[in-house]
Amino acid sequence: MPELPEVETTRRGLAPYLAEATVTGVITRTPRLRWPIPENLNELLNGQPVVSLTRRAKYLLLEFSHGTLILHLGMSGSLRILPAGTAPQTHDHFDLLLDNGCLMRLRDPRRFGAVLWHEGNINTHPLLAKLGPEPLNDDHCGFHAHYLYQATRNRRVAIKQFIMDNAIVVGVGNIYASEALFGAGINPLIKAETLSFAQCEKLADVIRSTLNEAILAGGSTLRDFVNASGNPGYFQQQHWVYGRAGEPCRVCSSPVVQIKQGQRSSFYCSLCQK
DNA sequence: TTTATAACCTGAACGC
DNA sequence: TGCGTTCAGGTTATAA
Repeated sequence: MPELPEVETTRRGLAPYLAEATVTGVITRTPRLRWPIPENLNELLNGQPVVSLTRRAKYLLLEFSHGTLILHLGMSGSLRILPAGTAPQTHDHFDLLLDNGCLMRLRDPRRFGAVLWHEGNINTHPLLAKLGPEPLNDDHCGFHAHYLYQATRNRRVAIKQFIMDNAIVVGVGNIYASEALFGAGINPLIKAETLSFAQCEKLADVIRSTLNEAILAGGSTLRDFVNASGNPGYFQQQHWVYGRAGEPCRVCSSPVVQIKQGQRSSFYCSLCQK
């Protein structure tokens, strides 16, 4: 389920249960996810208090005084807070036991997710070192029109694949890439370098607002992280084009087109997006 | 350096 | 009912 809004919604749902909690154990049922889960996690974490839970791109970072537990949900992962002793089900690969009567459980049918350990500056980890700016950070050196305009120069790849490149900007997944390009009125097939400054301005703006709105929608279901039903706000959202092939565009009624770009589906309106 | 493709893995939906 | 095919929200590794 996770695009960036879902990961951020997960973080906000988990944070109250992890803050001021101390780890009392680690259970690894399936050691092989995207990469092997470190074998010595129990020794590393047992008795350690959680310092903070933050997010970088789609990585959740559970910080301890001596290192960071890196969590990634892949394509199908979810994290939930459950009462201690809750029986695991299929695909429940990893538990973090806490001293407050709860456990944090990772379920991931496709096993594209990750549980990793890193000591030292987290930004030097190979998976995080080359990430581009956060789209939602409000700082001047982050993701803004000037940055996007410069980054697109001499890049001939299609703009949709370009904005999904984590080295350019993090957190834009397949759904929100299509949605943001619709919002900006930009055809997903055009080469990145052909965007005008005004188009970059619009696109950067729409990426931010699209993700923000999705986080707000996801936030309404935070309680789902406490019980076992888990039903992120994601499914409740109305998409402009994603998943609507052949249906009428919500603006001009012309049928939404579905194509393949880099082996991923893209959806767009050929009239609204030039 | 940039771009394109294959790979990791399981399950749901669909057509025959 | 059963089998084969296709598709799915991510990301890295490898090849061209």
